[in-house]
Amino acid sequence: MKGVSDIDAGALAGTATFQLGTLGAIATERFSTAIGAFGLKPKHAGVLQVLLLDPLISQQELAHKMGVAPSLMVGLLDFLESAGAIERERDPADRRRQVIDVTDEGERLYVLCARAAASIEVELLAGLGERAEGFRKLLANVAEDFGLPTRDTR
Amino acid sequence: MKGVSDIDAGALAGTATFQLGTLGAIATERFSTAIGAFGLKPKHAGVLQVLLLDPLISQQELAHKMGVAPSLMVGLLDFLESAGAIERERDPADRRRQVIDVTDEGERLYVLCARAAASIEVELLAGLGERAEGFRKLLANVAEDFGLPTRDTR
DNA sequence: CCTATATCATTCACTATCTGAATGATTCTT
DNA sequence: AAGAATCATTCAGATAGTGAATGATATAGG
Repeated sequence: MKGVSDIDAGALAGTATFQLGTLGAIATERFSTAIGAFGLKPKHAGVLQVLLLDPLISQQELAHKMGVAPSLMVGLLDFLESAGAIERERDPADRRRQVIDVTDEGERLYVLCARAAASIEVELLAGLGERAEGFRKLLANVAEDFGLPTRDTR
Repeated sequence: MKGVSDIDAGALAGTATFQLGTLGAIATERFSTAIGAFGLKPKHAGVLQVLLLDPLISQQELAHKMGVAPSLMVGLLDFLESAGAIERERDPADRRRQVIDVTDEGERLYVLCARAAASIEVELLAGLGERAEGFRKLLANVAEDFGLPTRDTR
């Protein structure tokens, strides 16, 4: 039965789709473990990231940018609030909305997340040697194509 | 309050860790949608991929390679079996084990998955233009560093 | 040989994560 | 002023995953 149909047994694993998906899962898992040390999960870090780049956003827009249901966002923000990372108060201009403020503690936690991610990046790209920088640039280009926030490199 | 602590608001989003994680999620979600058309989920495709590259593996090893609990693997294989993609029979040499055979139907489904992944890859890398091939090579290098199965390019 | 221990697949109870459909408050439109 | 739309929130349920038993089988030591 082998040699008759003779499939390319690496066709799937060879795609960038598969590799991105799998490496992304590895990256996120490591990130999750690292920031778990101070009580956060990747989605919490993502919320802080979006909020710092887009401070006056509504919870609806926040949920939309992160690709989750608004009902899930409530719980994520509840957690961040109880951790002292954000504060919510009704928008006086539109009392349906909440104005979300990232506190100093929130910024502190964000910086810790960014450091953890930077340290994991080193591990992930270690095997690339001097080609790591080129890979980073191309990856950032793809990220930008898909609307991910880009680093301010001014 | 702005300008006092003055955080780098793109520090996290700028890391390859964050970008890999997010793009990986996008890749997997698109892949999931595509292969959902013929009833599979990404983990099922992953199982077929591992099995085709490593046919005599035990369920334990399979679960270990995929980073899931053996108890989860049972359900994934039950599904693939009921879909006609694999067959299980007790290993006569060690009757605790199951010998897992990928059927013709399993190979057919695998090829469909590989095609879907290839087509999504084109979308993902479209913005890279002629630099896509370079990115693909670097990504494959990283994948190999982390033990992902590599395409046979003989 | 036979008893201990280990290993395999499987089941089961439980937890975590996420969604979509209500709900109530508020705002917008006309 | 009324009806439609929008916001945050709650809630019930779906889905995916884990770790701890369980029973069958295999292996190692005395």
